[in-house]
Amino acid sequence: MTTAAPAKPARRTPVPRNAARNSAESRIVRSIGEAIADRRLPPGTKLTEESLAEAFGVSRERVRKVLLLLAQRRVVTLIPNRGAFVAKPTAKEAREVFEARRVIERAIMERLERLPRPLPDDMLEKLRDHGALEDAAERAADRKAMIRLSGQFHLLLAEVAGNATLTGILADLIDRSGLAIAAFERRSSHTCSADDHRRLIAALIGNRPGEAMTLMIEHLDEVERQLDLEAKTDTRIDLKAIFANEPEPA
Amino acid sequence: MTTAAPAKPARRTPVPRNAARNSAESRIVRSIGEAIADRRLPPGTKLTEESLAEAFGVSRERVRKVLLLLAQRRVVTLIPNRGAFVAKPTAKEAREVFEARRVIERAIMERLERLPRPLPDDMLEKLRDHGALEDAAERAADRKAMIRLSGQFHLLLAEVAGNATLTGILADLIDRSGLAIAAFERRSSHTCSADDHRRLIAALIGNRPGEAMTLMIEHLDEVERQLDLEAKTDTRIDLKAIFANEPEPA
DNA sequence: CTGGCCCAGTTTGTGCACAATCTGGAGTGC
DNA sequence: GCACTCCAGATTGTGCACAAACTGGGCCAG
Repeated sequence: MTTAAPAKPARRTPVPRNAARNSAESRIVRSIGEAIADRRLPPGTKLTEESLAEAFGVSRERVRKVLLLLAQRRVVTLIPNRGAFVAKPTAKEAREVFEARRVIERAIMERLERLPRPLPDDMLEKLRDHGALEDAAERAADRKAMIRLSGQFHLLLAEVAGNATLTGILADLIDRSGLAIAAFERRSSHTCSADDHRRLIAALIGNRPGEAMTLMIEHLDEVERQLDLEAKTDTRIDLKAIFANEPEPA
Repeated sequence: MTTAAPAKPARRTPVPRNAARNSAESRIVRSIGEAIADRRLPPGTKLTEESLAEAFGVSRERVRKVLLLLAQRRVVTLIPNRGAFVAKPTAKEAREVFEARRVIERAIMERLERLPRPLPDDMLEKLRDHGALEDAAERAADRKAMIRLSGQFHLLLAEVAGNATLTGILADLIDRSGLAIAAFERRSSHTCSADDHRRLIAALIGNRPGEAMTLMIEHLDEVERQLDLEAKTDTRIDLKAIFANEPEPA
């Protein structure tokens, strides 16, 4: 399952051409990020360097670099001499992340309101295309696709709004809120309803930006409200993570 | 010059105790970050791995790790096979960063407004202490200290507001806006006036939160207004950096 | 039986050597 | 004289080997 061929020479991969170097790296980041987002890697999961290296067919150093990147984005927690774990946000952090999202996304909706009307065709097309994808995923009951598309929807709005810096910040927050949802969701909740997105798209396309703003705020509140932030999670890993994050008294 | 003693054993430093490992790393990050903030390392400066390794007395791998972290925070730009450079933001990016700061800091001021009054004593003390430090730096005409304290002031407000996630986001934005200021400041401008901060502290301590909000927004606008964002900067490095950032057509 | 200690195995951390790539300049043909 | 090619030096990228540290279980004393 790990390595298809028992022969070792496959391990020797001195990078024939370097064109794929940077993309291989970000490919792994995306791959792990998506696996975390759609719950294949639940919070607290140990991410052993060697296992990941085998899984992606790269060297351990590459994995180490990727883990450092993910740690910087707070998606994984790096504990010195212990290894990497899928981050397990505390209730406090979850609330903070959602508040930050409200702050950023409110700003994005304000930006969308200020865009010259009517919106350009390619923008409308992107929105409609995305809506179609979400509809399809919902009809197919493809939960993983729905989760991924839900995040992409918010990111798409940020891109359309045109501030790449805010978009980058939001990308991180979306990953982290996915983590928070994974850690605190109630049994049998439906996370991000595609219907909210549908109405939002309709409001934007129909030139009703004020309504879109209201919908977005209600949408984010609704997602957070579906979480059980009072639930006491398994504190064992939390304690270690917390103390490992601030090991320096100076 | 490279190694003080011609004898080789000094080079062998297998980390006697690991307690200082993580802190050494973040110490270098802070050190480089401050050097960039107070213009000792202007935008575009080449950061050779070996030079930094010598300067900080650590191995090249450690420096590489630090540069990766700084690159993630957009403070340095990493160009494949070319090396690391102090980031040189474009005018567009500078505007975006300042807009993002307005968004985040407006949210922080709203949070401060909602804090229960009167504010706790330790909070007031922190604000007063900081004000005293800024006054002292201004009297001493210590430009470097003023720049550093100015950033710390905004960060202090974020900490007091109590959302660590927003604080983390703002920390990055402050570093990047420092970079933007370094790249676009007009000759003979006074960056962040300590007087604005003084009035802000007074408004907060004096329980006039609405006034504080207004002051903050005006303050940020003023800082951005002092920049010459129309100036065409040297595009040679920009082109390379831009094309290196998005090398993947897929 | 309980608690502490120690040891073996596994995982992470780091220095190092070498490979790949880029830069700038000299050399050569048209 | 101009442009193109090629080479030497320097810098970055990567695999690898070994060292350090942690984990879990067995062992021994009380």
